[in-house]
Amino acid sequence: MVTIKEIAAEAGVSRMTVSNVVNHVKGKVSPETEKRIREIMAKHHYVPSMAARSLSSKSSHIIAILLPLWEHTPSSLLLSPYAAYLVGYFEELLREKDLYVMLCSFSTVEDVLKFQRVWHTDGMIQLFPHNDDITHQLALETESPMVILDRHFDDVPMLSVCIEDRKGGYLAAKHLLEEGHRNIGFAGSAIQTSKVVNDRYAGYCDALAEYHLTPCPAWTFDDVIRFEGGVKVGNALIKMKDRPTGMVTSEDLIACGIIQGYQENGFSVPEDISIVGFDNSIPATVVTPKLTTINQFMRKKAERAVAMLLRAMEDPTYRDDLEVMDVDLVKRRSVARL
Amino acid sequence: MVTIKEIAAEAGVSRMTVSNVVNHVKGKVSPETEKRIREIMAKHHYVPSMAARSLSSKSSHIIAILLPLWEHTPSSLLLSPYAAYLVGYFEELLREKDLYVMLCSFSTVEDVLKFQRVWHTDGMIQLFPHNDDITHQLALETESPMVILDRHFDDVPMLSVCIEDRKGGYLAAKHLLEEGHRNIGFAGSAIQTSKVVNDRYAGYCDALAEYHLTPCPAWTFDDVIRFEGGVKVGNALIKMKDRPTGMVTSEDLIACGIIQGYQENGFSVPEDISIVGFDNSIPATVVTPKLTTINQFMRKKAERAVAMLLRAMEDPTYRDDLEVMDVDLVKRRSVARL
DNA sequence: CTGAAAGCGCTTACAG
DNA sequence: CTGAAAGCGCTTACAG
Repeated sequence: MVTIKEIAAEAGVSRMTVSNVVNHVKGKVSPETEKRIREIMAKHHYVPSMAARSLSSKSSHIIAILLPLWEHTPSSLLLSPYAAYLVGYFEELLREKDLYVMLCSFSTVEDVLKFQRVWHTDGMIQLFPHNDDITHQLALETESPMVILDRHFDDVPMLSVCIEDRKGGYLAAKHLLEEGHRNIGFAGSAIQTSKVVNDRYAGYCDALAEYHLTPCPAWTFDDVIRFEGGVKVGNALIKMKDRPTGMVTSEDLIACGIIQGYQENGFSVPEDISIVGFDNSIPATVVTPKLTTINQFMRKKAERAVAMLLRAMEDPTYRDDLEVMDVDLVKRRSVARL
Repeated sequence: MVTIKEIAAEAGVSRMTVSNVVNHVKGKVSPETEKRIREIMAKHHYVPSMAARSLSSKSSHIIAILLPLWEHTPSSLLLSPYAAYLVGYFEELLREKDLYVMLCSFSTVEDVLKFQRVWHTDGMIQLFPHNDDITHQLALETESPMVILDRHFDDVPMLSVCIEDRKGGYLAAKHLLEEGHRNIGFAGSAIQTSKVVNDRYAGYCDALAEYHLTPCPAWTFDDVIRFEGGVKVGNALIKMKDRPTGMVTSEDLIACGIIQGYQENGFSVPEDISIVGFDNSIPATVVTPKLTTINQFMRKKAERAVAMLLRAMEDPTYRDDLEVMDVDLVKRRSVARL
């Protein structure tokens, strides 16, 4: 390994001068000296050691992607297409800024704080905040700037990028209503405990209310676990005497499951039931019929989160902000006109 | 930040003694001293700084997951369900061993070598080796132990975990043949350039040969890009006078696309065409009809790769090995008996 | 524009 | 079982 010392020796300058070249410090090194040093660095394939750098400076250049461990998928969050997209975008966007991505799954606040201290992370981005207590405490105790996706509390300073979940739920139900549906159910992964899902549900209720309808408890499914949960919902629905003609869901995979549940029993979608998904992820376009769904702009969301994080890394006073991204309805083939 | 120095001072011992406790060095510290030190560490939430550690020792505890940048999906590999699974498993498995996961997308060999030097990585795992020249050179020049998935060369020492691709292609075609199909096509993402796809294709040819059949050029689709590419294949097939009754594919998403291409033109699967996927990923179970596909044991594959890497990290002489994982056929609903 | 000194928080290698 | 010395490869904070 070539070190800064050897580069300095060969160039006949001090280590500081090399350091200034490496770090692009303006007006510190004459152009000729810089050119000479750069050539020597290139010749030896010199790269600065991040370990040394991060030890002596405050900055590690490490951004941790915080992945909460769920009960249902202890293996990993990456099993969700939503997470995979985002992590991919983050890696790309952060790389451009000379920042490095570490994955950090965690169960407790202490896990995260420990990770921060161990690596001296420059920043963190949390996906899927699933537990309000933990998120709350994290926002309070974090030492690195942290951006949280899909959750915000007003009573504590925190940086969040959310989407219009309520509007999403509203648009989904409204679309069904406009297509003539009046018996509309809802299937979500955690209406009680997840703010995101709860908001989507609330939006669904808003739309029903506009038509002077109230949600039917029998058609409201809570704690629906991903695709398999959706299949169960589908199986349950077809056994009912009174069936809804439309379903709003909190997640594309749940919608896909319901479709599956219908089809494997000889029913058809959207003939026997109309379904709206949420997220507009890959499964939404792979399933037959293609899913009418609520689209969120993943790429843009990732960009906003990174921009927010970079600003927070520059400006220590920037620690409280909320950005809410828009959503829209994507019409495909899983909804029929009544 | 509490440092080892302060812990040592409070415990009335040298820094070395604390270091030995942290690193679980056996027989170096008396049980009482260790207990006292542990309590003090816990009290102060002391964690060793990885930067300092990695600077003074040789080991950074960082494992890089190498993600080649493709032309077609420059954003990220994580868009593939296959990659998402694996990365999730790796994070989980490595975490247990006190190793940390960094994501490293790259285009050139130099990108990877630079990353190695910058972070002094303890190991690397490469997903989707897509370019033989690069993989070759990487195997030769890497300074950290490296495990490569789905590619192996015999002429250079390298550690690889592959699957029985040829057998997979064979099983897929054989199944169609046994169901009475004789006109069977193949759609793959890169028959020419990807060894994996080429092997799957070769296996398909093997099966045909057993029945004294030869592949039909008109039904052989190369460079099929993911789902959208599959749709195009479907659209192309239905326009043909002579259509195959079965298709073997190199990837579930391609199979899903073909299904889509048929269905959106009023054709049905498997009535109008039987299709076999590859990988047994999430889309395979979400699509209608559910895909008959070649299953590879992802979790096990991840475990084998990690085991191989850990061994290589312990044993500097262990630098050449190949493990080939089995595959099997999963029968679902996308294949009809003729 | 350039440099000498001190230090970041650990571990290695050695001595006792 | 414990410790004092030197060093890992950088940067900070100064001085010139």
